[in-house]
Parts: sequence; structure tokens; C-alpha cells
Amino acid sequence: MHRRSTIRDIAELSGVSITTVSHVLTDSPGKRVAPDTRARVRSAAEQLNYTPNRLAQGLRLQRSKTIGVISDLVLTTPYATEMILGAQDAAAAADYLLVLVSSGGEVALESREARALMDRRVDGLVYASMYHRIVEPPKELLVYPAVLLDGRSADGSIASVVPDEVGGARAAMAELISHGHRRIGWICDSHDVLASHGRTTGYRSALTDAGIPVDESLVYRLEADTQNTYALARRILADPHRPTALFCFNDRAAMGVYFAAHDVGLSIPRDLSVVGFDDQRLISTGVRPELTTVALPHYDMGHWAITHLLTVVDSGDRRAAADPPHVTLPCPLIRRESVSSPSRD
Amino acid sequence: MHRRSTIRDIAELSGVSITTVSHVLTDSPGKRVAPDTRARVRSAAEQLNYTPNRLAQGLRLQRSKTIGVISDLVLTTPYATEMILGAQDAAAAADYLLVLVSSGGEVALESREARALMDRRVDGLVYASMYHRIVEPPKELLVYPAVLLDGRSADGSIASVVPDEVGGARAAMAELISHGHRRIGWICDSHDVLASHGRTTGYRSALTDAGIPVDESLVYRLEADTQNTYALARRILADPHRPTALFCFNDRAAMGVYFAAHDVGLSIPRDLSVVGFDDQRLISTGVRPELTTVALPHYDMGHWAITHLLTVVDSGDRRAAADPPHVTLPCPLIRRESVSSPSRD
DNA sequence: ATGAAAGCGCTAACAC
DNA sequence: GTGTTAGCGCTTTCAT
Repeated sequence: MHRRSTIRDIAELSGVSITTVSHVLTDSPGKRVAPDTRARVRSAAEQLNYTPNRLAQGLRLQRSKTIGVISDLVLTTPYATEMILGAQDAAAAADYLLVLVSSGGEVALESREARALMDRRVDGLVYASMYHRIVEPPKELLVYPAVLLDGRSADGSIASVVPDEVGGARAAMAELISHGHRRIGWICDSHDVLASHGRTTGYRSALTDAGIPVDESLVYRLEADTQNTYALARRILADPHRPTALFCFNDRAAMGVYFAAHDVGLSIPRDLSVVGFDDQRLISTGVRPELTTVALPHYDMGHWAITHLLTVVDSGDRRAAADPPHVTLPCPLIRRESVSSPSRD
Repeated sequence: MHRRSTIRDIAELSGVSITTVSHVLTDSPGKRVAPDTRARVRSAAEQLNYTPNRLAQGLRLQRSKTIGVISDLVLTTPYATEMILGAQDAAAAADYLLVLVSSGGEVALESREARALMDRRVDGLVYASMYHRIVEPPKELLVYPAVLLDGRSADGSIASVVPDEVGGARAAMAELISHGHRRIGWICDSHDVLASHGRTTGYRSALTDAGIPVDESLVYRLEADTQNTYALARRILADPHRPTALFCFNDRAAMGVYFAAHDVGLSIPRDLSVVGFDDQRLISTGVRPELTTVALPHYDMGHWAITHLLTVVDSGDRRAAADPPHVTLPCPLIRRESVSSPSRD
């Protein structure tokens, strides 16, 4: 690795002082420099293949132009990478670099990593959760410009952006209801997380709004993975008075329903409509017929997080704002092939 | 954000010079400092909640203690996050920080990002590919300590670590053959990538080693996703003289086989054994019966990449080594439930 | 319009 | 044992 060239090299080559070089390179607003000097410097920089040393800039400016992202398990979960992408795009647009670290879920490590990031003088911190829930971020976040991604703090003291679970569930239900379904089952995850509460609220309110009474025997709670749901669905579908549609907490659960329907000789969507949640492509476009589901706004959330963070960083005061915003982003319904009108009541 | 404390603060508080502070904090080997001064400094540091400014250290030491990771699409693909985890662990163990950036697959951006990383004076670069193939890394890598992850450069000029595709395929075939199968179909991806070549080689050699002639009518080539494979498998299974086992290029293809077998009334593994490749958990443990498959050593590859990189970085000369190693890591067979002895010949 | 010099926080000769 | 000092590469008053 060659010694990288510095402004001093440029200064020598173009016969000016480093001050002047700095002025032309940073386009200092107040500072005027003669057009031809400027040109000389520019070409010297070009010729030397100069790029500024961000470490030095950071030290001088007290601003590293990097944002740290801490995540519990988000990096290891397939459907959240879109968040990172959204964040990455927003960061790149502002000439910021995203530094991702993952604690692998070990809470003990999170503080350590927040520290590592702060030691590198990142300008802000994002704490990304692998799913929508109340998070307990490392306390370091409180004294730093920070935003919570796909999570909320208990006391609301940190800015956050989360998906509109209620709206997403309502959209799914509206789709089913508008196709004429009235007996719609809700297969919900039993964990005590914001996603299950929000989607359940959406399920109920959509029904109520449509004038359909909520039948509690139609809401099922379990750990919503493929296998559990398969077993549950076998039971549900064995009932002659079974629901005509099943709204599933996630796509994995929906896949379980697919398997069960198949085994029982029921055809989707002719005999049973199903809609999932998450739009986990591997499943949603992998199964036959393709799954109608509601997508999580991962990309948008990631983008919002960084965009917001940069506004507070750029505003100068490097601290959590007094009254941090809490944003909720829409979950769009993705229409595919697993919904049709009920063939019977 | 409070002003972070510096060694100068510590020096003042403990009544020594900053040099001494630096010495005790870095435990400079040659330097001896009186035990009680040492203690005073330590406690002052503690008290001030001091953590070193890595920017300043980096500037001074010409060593940032960070490794940059560039990836084509790896961050957006579910099964490669293990690579990152392995890399992260290795980095953390050596007090290095991993900086991940993703070009989203746009080649034009890769150089820009390599540059951004180099501007931050990362100590080394990893270029991670989303699947095993010949990669064309940004030329910046050539003048930097670098390693290719899950990819190889055409001319072998950069160190690399990849999975042992041949061995993995051989392990899968050995499993099938040892159960008594002799008519084993090979559903291979048609893309011209190292994975397809290596696995095909493994398929053939395992057969040959077992004294089973290779039947070319049993190797099928297509874009190996769930849907294509479903269609193919329907045709294969319709043949009365069909193979008794199907070895699939990946788990998605295997899932297609599952669907087809189901539709045709064939039970896995009683009527048909199947083994996949990739161990994509969502599928391999999601389907019924669980899928026997071969795993890619993502974690190990990530770990190796960083470990190797750090040895070259620490060796002092900050350049690609003259004769870079090319390592191949084993792909373990994961035995689950989709293989049994053939019920007929 | 340009340059000298200070200083961001740190480490490492080199004194004493 | 401990302190003085130079300097990593850069930006920015403040002179000229």
C-alpha cells in the first residue's frame, strides 16, 4: 500500500500553502481563491489521486460522518435486510457511512458495541430490532442522537419508527371482507409483542367496522411457525363449519395452512382463502398459488431512521431531542393469488 | 452529549503528565511506571468514564482497527448472514470493528464504497459474494490487504475462502448410496457458477466411486427455484421408471420436489428420498418431513476471512501477500428425515 | 488572495 | 519513573 497522498503533497506540487489547498478542496464559502490557483490545486489533487483522510477530518471537525447501527439479531434475519438497505441508501445520499454491528442477541454485548461505536465517534446511533416490539436499548443511546428502528422504548424517550400493524391487518381483512368472507379465522402469535397486539386490534376493528360480530372461537393463539400452524390448521379444517378464510400472523404460518389444506384435499383459494403477513418472498412467491400477504415497510423504516437522525445531527446539538418523534409507516397489502370469494358459507 | 474526557483530563485529575497516562493506559511494554501512579491514573480514568478516541489513535497509529466488508448482495440474502456473524466474531475477538457496506449489486458503486472505506483508513477489506462464484472485485482491493469471501478471483491474486462443493455433493450422494439407492437423479442449476460445476463433479464422482454408471438421463438442468423444479418433478415422477432418490441443487428446488411428490401421491421418504443443498432453515426445517441437506460453511468462511486478514494486517506489510492462500472449507451433511432405503428398484 | 500557526486526541522518541 | 515535544492530516481563525 503506497503512502496515500495528503494535502501537503498537493500543496507542494501546486506551489501553494496547505491552507489554500484546503480552501479549494472544501470550497470554503467565505473564502475566495483565484480561479487559476484553484485549477492548479484541483489538477494536482487529481493527479495525486488524492482522497481526504476521514480520520483526520473527523478529529478536527469532531464529526466522523458515520452512523452506527446496532441490532439485536436483525442481521441474521432474512426479512430485515431491507431495513439496512433503506438506511444505507439514505446514508450514502448524505455522504455518510453506515457501520453495522450485531450483538447476536446478547444483551451484554450491546453496551460494549455501543461503546465501540462511540469510541469511533460515530455521529449518531440506530438501534434496530428484529421485530416490532418494546426494546430496552443500551443506556448509551440516551446521551446520543439516536433512533429506534422497528421498536419503541417503554418511555418514548428515543425517536422511533415502526410499522402500522393495525393498518396492515385492517388492509388484509378488508381484502377478505370485500371478497365476501364473513367467517374469517385469525391465527395469531401468542407472544406478547406489539405485532400480535396491533394485528389483533386490526382484525377486530375491521370486522366491527364491517358490521360482522367478532367470533372468539375463530381466533387462535400459538407460536406461529409452520409446523405448529400445520397442526392447528388440520384441526380447524376438519370442522365442517370451518372458516372460509384464514388470516395468518405471518407467512410461515400461512405455509403451514397451505400444507394442511393440501393434505385435507382443500384447494386454495377455491375452498379456502388465506392471507399472510410479512411478505417473506421465499414463501410468499414460492408457494402455489402465490400468497396474498401484507408487507412490512422495512426499506422505508430504514430510510426514515437515517434521514431523521441526520436532521438532528445536522441541527448541531448532538443530543436526543427533547420531544422525539414516533413514526408509524404503512404496511401495504400485496395482492397475489390466495384470495377469492367463498364458495359456500 | 457531554464533552468526552481525554487523556489530558485524566492527567490533570491524577496530577501526572499525559505521557504517563498514555503509558499506563496502553500498558506500553518497555515503559515502567510506579504502581501507585498507575493506580491513580487508572482510577481517574474510571472516574471520568474515559474511553479512547479511536479517530485520534487511528490517525496517530495509522491503524484504525476496523475492517471493511463490501458485498454485492450478500446483506440482502438470508443465508449469508452467517458469514457476517462469523466475521463479526473473529473481528470482535481481536478488538476490531467490522464496517459493512452493500452495493446492492451495482458494480458502479463498489469502487465508490471501497473508496469510502479506504478514506476511513480501514485496515483491510473483505469482499463478500452472495454465492460461490468467480468475482470481479473493485481494483482497489489489489493494493490493500484483502480477502474474497465465498468467491474467487479469476487470476487468484487475492486470498479467498470458499465452500467445498464437491465434497458436499459427495457427502449427499454417499448418504443416498449407503441407503441402497442406485437410480439417483441430480437436479442441477443451469447457471454457469462454481456451485453447479462443483456439485455436479461431486455427483458423478460419488457414483463412479460406488461403481454405479452415470446415467445422463438422470441429470436435469434448469433454473433451480421452487416453481421450475415443481414442474420438472411432476414430469420426473410421472415416469414409472423414475429415480428412487433426487439430489437437488438447493433447498428451494427440494421444496418443489416435495410439492410435486405430494400432488402425485408419493410419500417422502418412503417412495422417494430427497436431499437438498444450502440448509436454508426456513425450508429445511419447515417442510414435512424435515429435509436432509448439506450445509454451507458460511460462519466458518466468515471467521476464516477475518482471521486471515488480521494475520496479514498484523504482519506489518500492508499489502496483498505475494502468494495468497485459497482455502476450501467442508460442507457438512445435515441428516434429517427425507432419506430412507428405496422401497423398490 | 494567500499563508502561518494553532489544535483536534493521541503515541512514542527522547530527554531528565 | 516521569515529562517535553513532535507530529499523524486536517480545518480555521487571524494576519498579511
